[in-house]
Amino acid sequence: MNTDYSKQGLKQTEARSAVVMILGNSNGPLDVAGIKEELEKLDLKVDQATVYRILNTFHEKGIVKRIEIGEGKYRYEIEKEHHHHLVCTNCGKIEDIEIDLSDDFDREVFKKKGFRVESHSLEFFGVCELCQK
Amino acid sequence: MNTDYSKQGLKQTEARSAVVMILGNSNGPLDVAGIKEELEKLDLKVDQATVYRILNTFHEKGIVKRIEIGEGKYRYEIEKEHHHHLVCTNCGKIEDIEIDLSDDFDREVFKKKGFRVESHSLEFFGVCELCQK
DNA sequence: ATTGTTGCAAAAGCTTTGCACCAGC
DNA sequence: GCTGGTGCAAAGCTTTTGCAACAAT
Repeated sequence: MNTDYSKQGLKQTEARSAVVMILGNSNGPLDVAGIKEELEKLDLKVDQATVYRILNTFHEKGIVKRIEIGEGKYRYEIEKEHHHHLVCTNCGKIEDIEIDLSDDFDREVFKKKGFRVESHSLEFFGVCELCQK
Repeated sequence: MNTDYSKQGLKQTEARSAVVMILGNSNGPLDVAGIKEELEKLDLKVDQATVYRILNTFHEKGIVKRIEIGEGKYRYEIEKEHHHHLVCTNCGKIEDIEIDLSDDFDREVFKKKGFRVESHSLEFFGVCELCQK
């Protein structure tokens, strides 16, 4: 769980380590309220402004990824191997899925529109396995 | 520009017709501020609460689609043939693109996770043709 | 006449900011 | 000691809500 802070010009603080750990142990992307809850479970009192600042800093440095799934707010997750999300419209669960959007798509986009793709986000909405029963 | 309101139990009002027309004539998804600007150009004074209520109603009825592209707010567009978006990280322009995410992806998701896909959203981020020059 | 729609004003939810103080390096 | 991080309180922005008046069917 050692994010090389110094390389990025960042200082290591209790709050930052905790946020990295919390996101690392979560099985889905967390919103700020969720992160604050976990911090409280660890008996860490961290101001909301600080949480937002930590997340913004981490986002700029590429340590966390910011995602939106139609809730009108952000969720955050550790930046890891690129993946996509399955959002259950029944229970709200968010699962990761690793499927490969091949480079063919980027090439197709470039060919059709002259647009140079640098990244993408892909979310699936539907019904998770449990909610189908 | 005739959305069959009555079938949906909706009443036809000036504000609603204007919103449909504005979104129909826009070349990219608009946020609420943008819609209000267009309404003002038409000399229509429509309260922001009303704009939000119109958009929410239209969204529920499947008349408009709500999208998020990492801005912390919603944008709206007329629900038409399914397509995706190219978001230029330099100038902010949002283009539509029609590429086909084949059903193979839905099948792959179901096979891997038992998740029944109903819809998806896919956005590409990168540099548009003009901004490359 | 009924029912849905709007305006107004207030509030709610998420996120940011200014500033003084404090901690990591 | 310097630089950057934090807490606190206030504000900013987007979106929602209650209620009374109004308009469409």
